Amino acid sequence: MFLKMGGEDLLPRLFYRKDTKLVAKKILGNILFHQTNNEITAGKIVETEAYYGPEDPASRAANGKTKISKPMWGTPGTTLVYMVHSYWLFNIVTEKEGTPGAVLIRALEPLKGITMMKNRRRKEKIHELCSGPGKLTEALGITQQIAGEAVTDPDSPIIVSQSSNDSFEIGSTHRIGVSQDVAEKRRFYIKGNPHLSR
DNA sequence: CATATGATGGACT
DNA sequence: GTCCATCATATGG
Repeated sequence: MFLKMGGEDLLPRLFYRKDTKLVAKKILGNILFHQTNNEITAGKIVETEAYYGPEDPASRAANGKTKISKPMWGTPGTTLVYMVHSYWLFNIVTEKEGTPGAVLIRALEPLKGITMMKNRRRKEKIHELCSGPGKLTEALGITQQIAGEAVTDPDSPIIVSQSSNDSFEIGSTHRIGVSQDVAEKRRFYIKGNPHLSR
């Protein structure tokens, strides 16, 4: 059983059971919590990317179900974690079951457990803690160990808590680091936030 | 501030 | 052997 992580106002499964691009935008400003043993770290989601199925050439699902992509067809609101270039990348599955989709979390604004994040990252500057998809998993201690967990379950070690949102503008660009992107812009971020990826 | 380059581990052909 | 949904460091302005 895990400690209460605060907030406890989780986004419901239905929130994720929608068009991936919509989820990628609407999840901005909400809070990702991760707990390991008794350490809790958390940050506000400030940057995301939307990935679809075989029709999306940049998606891990572009070539159908593989070891990495198969969970994209699974239950919305569950986690998808895999390694690229020796860093873990953290995604949340979207769309109804049987339809592939996932949102990649690309950057967080550090909120809780900042000392722990500094230790894990071996960096002192706040803006170097969670300003990239591989950095934030290192800062929060996210590994494949939590793959498949539901961020909608209060007993899960990884949850997304609804924020009492201040208003902000959403920017969009092409996705970062992909070789074959589509015309549509599928990266979304909170305009002006100082913790975006670089 | 910007751009360039090498290291990195695993999945896949 | 090739290809990454990346990052840290180095160099130049």
